[in-house]
Amino acid sequence: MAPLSSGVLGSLDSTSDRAVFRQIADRLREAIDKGRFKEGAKLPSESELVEHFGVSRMTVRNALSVLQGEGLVHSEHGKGVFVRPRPPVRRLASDRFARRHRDQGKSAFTVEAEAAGSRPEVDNLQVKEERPTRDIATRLGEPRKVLARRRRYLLDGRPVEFAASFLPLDIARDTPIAQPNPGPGGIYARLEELGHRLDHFDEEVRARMPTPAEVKSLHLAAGVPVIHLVRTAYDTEGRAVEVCDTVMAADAYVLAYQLPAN
Amino acid sequence: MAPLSSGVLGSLDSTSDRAVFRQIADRLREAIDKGRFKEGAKLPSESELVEHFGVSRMTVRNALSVLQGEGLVHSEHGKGVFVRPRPPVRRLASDRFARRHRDQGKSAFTVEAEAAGSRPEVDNLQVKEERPTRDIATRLGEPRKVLARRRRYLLDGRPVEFAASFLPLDIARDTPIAQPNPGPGGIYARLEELGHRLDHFDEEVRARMPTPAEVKSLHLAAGVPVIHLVRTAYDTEGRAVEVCDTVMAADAYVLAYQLPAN
DNA sequence: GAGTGGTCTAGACCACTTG
DNA sequence: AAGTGGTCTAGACCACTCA
Repeated sequence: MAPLSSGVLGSLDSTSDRAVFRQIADRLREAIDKGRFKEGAKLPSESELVEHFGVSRMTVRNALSVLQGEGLVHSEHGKGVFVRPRPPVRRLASDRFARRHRDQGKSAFTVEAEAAGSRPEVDNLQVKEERPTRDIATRLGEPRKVLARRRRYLLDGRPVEFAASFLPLDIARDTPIAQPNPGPGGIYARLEELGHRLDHFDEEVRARMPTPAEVKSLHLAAGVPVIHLVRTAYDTEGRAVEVCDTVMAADAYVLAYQLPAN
Repeated sequence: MAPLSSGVLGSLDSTSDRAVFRQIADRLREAIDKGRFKEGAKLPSESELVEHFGVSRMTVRNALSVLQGEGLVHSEHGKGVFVRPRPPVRRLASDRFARRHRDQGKSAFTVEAEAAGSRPEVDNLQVKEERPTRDIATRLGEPRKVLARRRRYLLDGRPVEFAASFLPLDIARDTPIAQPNPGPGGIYARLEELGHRLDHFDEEVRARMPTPAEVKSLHLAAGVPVIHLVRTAYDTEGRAVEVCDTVMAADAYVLAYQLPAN
């Protein structure tokens, strides 16, 4: 166990009434912010911190868990605690579903990802008929049953998003939309061929901490929230023809919208 | 210390290799999800859980901290641990800055909040000239100095958002925009009067865990992320005339966008 | 004053990673 | 084998809340 070079981390203020583990978290956070520990770098081990600050191990662990909760560091069993590198961010443009993007053979996700130099994958594709949840039913105008299309998206092997599309069954039954691969331009192209010319989309954006199931499915590190996006597609008759419910790893996305001033 | 009625919480599976504190967190989460503890209800005390599960107090606290990290519960010193009530959500419509909303005397925030039956406040209003950060400078076309307008917004006494607007100094200096109260319609109305007719806005949306400063300023509970929104306003000449950097308590907001299909 | 959560100690054993 | 983080125990004292 190498001794910790003094000065990199300050010492504690015993007169302060700030809890010791918070002071330790503060020192480490400052050191990270000031670049004394760079992205991906290993923090001093728990034993080193115990010795340096003269506290018990639980106090050190408590401090480290604060930083984990902030998404600043992550731990690897048997290796150490590391400054979390910021992963490359995928930008979702608000015009990604515009009609002019729908003539290609590939999905929006695939095209965008390849343009950004990433390797896209789609996973766990599942298509089935089911009874809608209360929320989905309300958004779709109370259909008795819906067609559900679920899938997970990965970039360079990392799962980043999963999405579930719901369409009223009277629209989607026995159409290419009910096939695993709906064909070029995706389900929006098929909807238009079926006479549902799309007029506009509503998107609702929320952020929250993930459920345990989402942590597992998206391999989320501690301190990473999710963006929850619900998009409803309307045809020119004003009918809601699809709802897409998407959960994204927040550290992998930035959403970009362009709004007219008028 | 009243005994814990059995059945509300299951018991542990000693054959499982899942950590005990995770199993306890799972039992509590299930009980909350199934409505056995409703919003605002108090969970069993730590001592009760210690007795019920036959583990040490640290193990129980570890389990509770998992649920706090998920934003499911919050603790109050001396009182107990409670199921987090979901606060009323403020909906931000994407047309909130459309020109037709700018003829009123009140700010968008005030009008919206009052319409929703909430009591709006603006706080910590601060206007000053400063050197832009790298990011702001890039977005605004590299002005040497900017006018910065910072403020915090509260709903029914709860801080929910703070925002900083930056404008190139050559546009804003010695105009009503440099006044604490820029007058009816806000700074966008003033910009148009100054000949900068607004064309469109770009918005970038991210979500992340808050910094300690944000936790303090927004009184954020554990397990509540922030939504970070950066809006750039462009005039009809294509010039960026304002950047607004906003940080919102994610449990208080849902952003709503309407996108044309074409 | 009794009950609650907040902080901290000083150990222990385990699982994982690396040389 | 040595070092790391993961889990858990059995205590202790404190600060806060409520009756």
